[in-house]
Amino acid sequence: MTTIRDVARQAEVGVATVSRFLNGGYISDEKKSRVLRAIHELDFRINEVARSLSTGRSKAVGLVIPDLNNPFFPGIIHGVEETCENAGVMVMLAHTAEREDRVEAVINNLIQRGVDGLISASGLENPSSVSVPLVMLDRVNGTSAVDSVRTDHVQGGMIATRYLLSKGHRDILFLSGPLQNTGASLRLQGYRQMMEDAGFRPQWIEGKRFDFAEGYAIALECLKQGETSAIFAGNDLMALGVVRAAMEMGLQIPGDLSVIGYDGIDLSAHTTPSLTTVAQPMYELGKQAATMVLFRAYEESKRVCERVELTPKLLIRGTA
Amino acid sequence: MTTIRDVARQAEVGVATVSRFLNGGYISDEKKSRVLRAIHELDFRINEVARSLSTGRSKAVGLVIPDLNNPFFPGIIHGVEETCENAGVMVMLAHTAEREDRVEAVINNLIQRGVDGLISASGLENPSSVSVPLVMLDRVNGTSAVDSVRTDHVQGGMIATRYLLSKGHRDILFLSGPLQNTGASLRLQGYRQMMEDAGFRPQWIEGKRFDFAEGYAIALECLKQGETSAIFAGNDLMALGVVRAAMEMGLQIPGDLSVIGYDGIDLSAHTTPSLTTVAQPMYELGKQAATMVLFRAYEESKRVCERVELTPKLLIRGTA
DNA sequence: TATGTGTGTGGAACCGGTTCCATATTTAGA
DNA sequence: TCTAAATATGGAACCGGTTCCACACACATA
Repeated sequence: MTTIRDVARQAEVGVATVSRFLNGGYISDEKKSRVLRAIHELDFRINEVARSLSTGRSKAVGLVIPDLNNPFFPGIIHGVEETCENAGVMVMLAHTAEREDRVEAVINNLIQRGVDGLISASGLENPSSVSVPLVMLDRVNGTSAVDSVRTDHVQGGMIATRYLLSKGHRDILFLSGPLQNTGASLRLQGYRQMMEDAGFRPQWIEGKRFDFAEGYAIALECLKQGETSAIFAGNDLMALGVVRAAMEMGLQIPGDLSVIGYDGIDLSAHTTPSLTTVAQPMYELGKQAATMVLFRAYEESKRVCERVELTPKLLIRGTA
Repeated sequence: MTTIRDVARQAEVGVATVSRFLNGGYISDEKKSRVLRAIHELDFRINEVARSLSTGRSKAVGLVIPDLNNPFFPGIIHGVEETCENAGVMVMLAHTAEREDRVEAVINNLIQRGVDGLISASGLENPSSVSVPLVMLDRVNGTSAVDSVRTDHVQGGMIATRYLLSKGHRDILFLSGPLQNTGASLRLQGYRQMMEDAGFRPQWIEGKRFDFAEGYAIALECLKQGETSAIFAGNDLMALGVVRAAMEMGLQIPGDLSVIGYDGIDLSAHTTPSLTTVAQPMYELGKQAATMVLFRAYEESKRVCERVELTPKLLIRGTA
């Protein structure tokens, strides 16, 4: 591996001059071209590890994702990456595979490897103990003062419920995801408030996971009783499970049963029938989170915690 | 930030002793416990950046993924991560968003940041110029001598075709993905060979992308002519597009048209009807690739290029 | 002529680890 | 009892960058 000392020797200048060439600073045109030539002749590539150690900055941020199987996340990742790429910052993607016990280890690992900031979509028990700028994405621990970006899930819950009510439904079941997930419990809150304001009885079941199988299993169970005319599912994957269960029971959608999902994943537009859903602005969520963490890491780390809430949007399609 | 020099001072030992405590080497029980105590008292965390610079190893490998929206990749990522985690190696995930021009930059970046090895599922124009151990995953550049892992796509193409033939189809259309993708062209090869051996005329259309919209658009187009009794799609997403198009045209599946996909993504089991497909062993692909790169990076980098091909498996479900 | 100020340059110290080497001290074997 | 090997320890050099500092020169100002 060639180092800046090799380059300095080849160009017959001091190492400080090479470093100034790389980073800016006083350097004459003559030496500039000698260094440039030496770099090409030796095929010099800067060692970012050494640079990080020396400067204490890595020009990299960590992005922690709980579950890559959930198509909700790629859109977010895309937003984070484009924003960081424009700022010349690398994204180190890590994923915790929904294992809560791994989150802390993964974050420590990223910090030990020198990231300048962190975005986490995985829940943390103690966010304030993290020693670099941190932005929580989607999953927000209600109590602690941490920068965060998420969709306004209360509003999202209300939008879905209002739409179903406007279609004349009154026996609306909310099939939530795990309620320890902040998003899920806020959607429940929006749903309850809307139902109560309208004078109907809210009714909900808590699913253990946010996936297809869970939606399918619970729907099979509770559609047997046959009181329900509409189901508001915790996310799109669960909604697809519900649709499948209903179809297998011979129910017409949306004739016998209306279904509405949440998230607005790409796939939901492509199923048959296509899924009516409340879409989160995924790319925007990622972009916002990245903008915030870059600001904290490189501009101003002043600790006045900021909470951003973006607005969800109803996508009217074929299931409600 | 506390350093090993702080720890050494606190424990009243030399820095070399602290380092030996961390990495193994001669150290007495007494000093061991003094160092351990000091580490806890000062909440010392090792700086991996400094360690990497000093040792020339980072205990990290890079994983380059072309497209996180394609559910084919999460299974692979999972296999890579579990294998690396067991070896105490971190995975740095980078994705190139299907932009060929970014691949080289992303890989250079990872190398400059000190990864000990690389797994790439994105195509490279010149794999042999990469200066760390490299394993190509799925996309294999036919000519150059590089370690690689992939599914036996010729066999995969034959399996799908043989199954459709066995069901009595003879007007089987192969709707391939982009043929510059090695996998796609190998599947075509398997398909052609099987059709010709059976004495039927192979017929194919090349899609520009491996996604739902492409499958949908092409199917709409060529189902109008109505010669085709079965379609073998380039991957599951395209197959779902085909199914959707056929349903919208009022065709019964599998009555009027049989469809078979490729990949075996989770989702394919959950659509209505569920998708008959040729499954790739995604977790195993990731596991194999990781095992190989770990071996090259930490055991034996001897350059006798190894090519592993895993066997695909037919999943008979509801569309054929 | 003396005194700045803006450019330009290179040596050496520093970032926080690892490891070589010199130097004990203990234990085993002849 | 003497020597060799195993065990234990700390100082200092090193990894490859950045940056402080000392120094040199040109030109402008008083």
